[in-house]
Amino acid sequence: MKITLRPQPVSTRDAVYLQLRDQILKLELPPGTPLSENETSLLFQVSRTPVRESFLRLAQEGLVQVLPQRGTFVSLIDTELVEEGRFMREQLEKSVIRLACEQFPEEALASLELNLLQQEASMMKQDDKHMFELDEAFHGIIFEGCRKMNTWSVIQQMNVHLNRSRMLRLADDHNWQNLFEQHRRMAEAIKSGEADLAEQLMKEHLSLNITDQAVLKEKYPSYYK
Amino acid sequence: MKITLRPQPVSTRDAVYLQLRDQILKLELPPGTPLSENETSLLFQVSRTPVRESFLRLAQEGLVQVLPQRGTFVSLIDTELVEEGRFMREQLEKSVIRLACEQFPEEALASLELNLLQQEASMMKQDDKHMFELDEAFHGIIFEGCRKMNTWSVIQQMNVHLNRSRMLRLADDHNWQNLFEQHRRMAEAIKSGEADLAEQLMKEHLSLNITDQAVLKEKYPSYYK
DNA sequence: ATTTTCACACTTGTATGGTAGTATGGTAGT
DNA sequence: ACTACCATACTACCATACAAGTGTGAAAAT
Repeated sequence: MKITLRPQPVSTRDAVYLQLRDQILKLELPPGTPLSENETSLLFQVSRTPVRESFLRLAQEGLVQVLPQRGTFVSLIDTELVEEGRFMREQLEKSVIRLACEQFPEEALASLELNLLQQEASMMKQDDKHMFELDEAFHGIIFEGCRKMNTWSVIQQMNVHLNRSRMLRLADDHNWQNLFEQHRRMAEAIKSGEADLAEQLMKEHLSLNITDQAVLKEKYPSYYK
Repeated sequence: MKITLRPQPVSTRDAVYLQLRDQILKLELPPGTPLSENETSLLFQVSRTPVRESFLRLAQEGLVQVLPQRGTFVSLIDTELVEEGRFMREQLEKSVIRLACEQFPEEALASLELNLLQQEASMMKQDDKHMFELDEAFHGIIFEGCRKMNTWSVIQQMNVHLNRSRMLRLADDHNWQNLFEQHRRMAEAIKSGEADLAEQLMKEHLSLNITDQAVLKEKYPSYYK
């Protein structure tokens, strides 16, 4: 008896959605850019339906704004949304790392340490892209160990706005060495169950991401609300 | 010069969405119920398009599950999702009420006190529905005073799952008197800036909402995942 | 009696035509 | 020169037709 796994064939709708989302996050479609169902459907060589449904999804996530009978536009960056996204992430990650200090599965701890080794390797190779993924994964492992994967999903969802803002800075001012060191110390704190220390480390870690919104807003006024 | 405010005329899509959402949350459409685009469009006397778009939105919010070429079903209640929703709300509300203790606008404090008066009146009249709305509003005012409205939106979004679970209990075991008392004490703590006390009150207040999932799951096994 | 096959009645996914509302640029009237 | 008007070319919204995958039950084969 063979269980036939149904591999979700990426639908046209999802393909269009992912493509648009990617372009918006990379600022290839800058804030304010008008999008048109017709135009986009011609560009992707598909009908208007999947395009339209992609727009609706993007609108729900706040990445585009749909004005009935007027047009659809890439959303301007909302500073409040960015700051609150950071705020929520900080509060939730601080709470979760406290949980991790109280109870954390052995295999998750092993995953963390493996991840740290990979981070070191990627730093050597100056593989920024991979380093970024490992950073995300590190935090994800902590949530997974605390059985809070849905919380992690929510955080990632909220952070698309923050990420778009981050993209405005030239990407390479990431101080990976510093981030790695913080990761390492957080893992140790979890291992030894030092909740207060862990929370403090996480707080500092996440505040590194605070980009000076005011500066960016002045530099790219047309991108901001 | 008159600014012509454009009152978003409720689109067909939104009308269908709101109606379905309401029915799902009230368990008039119990978890597991099959929904059909065709059937629903006939029921609402509209075409498949707005119905389909409503389904997509509901799917994104986790209220329905769409299986391509097979069907669309009202989502089973996910215990993990419910518990994590409660967890996130607790963490965020605790942090925000701390903020409120440090800095809270005068007019927001006035709104809180007006709200408390209205709560008392509603309790007298045993107006449960209004009391529920005032409860929501009370928390909303705190977020508004801290300029964290987006955070509040996220919480409300996450809590649809918790609310569906809550709906399973007979609605009238709400101990409004107790809730009111907690609200009153929280408002006082904000006024006097007692952050630790406020946080503790909020924690207790929200833990009242912890329904014993296991019991409900046993009583309504077909509703749960 | 049991198994296999297959037509058919569903499902959602995609394409397309028509409708109503909106922005714009040219034109006629002042 | 300036304003009011209006044709026109957009827009998103909705309705409908077609395509493609899935499950079911009856009929045929074993």
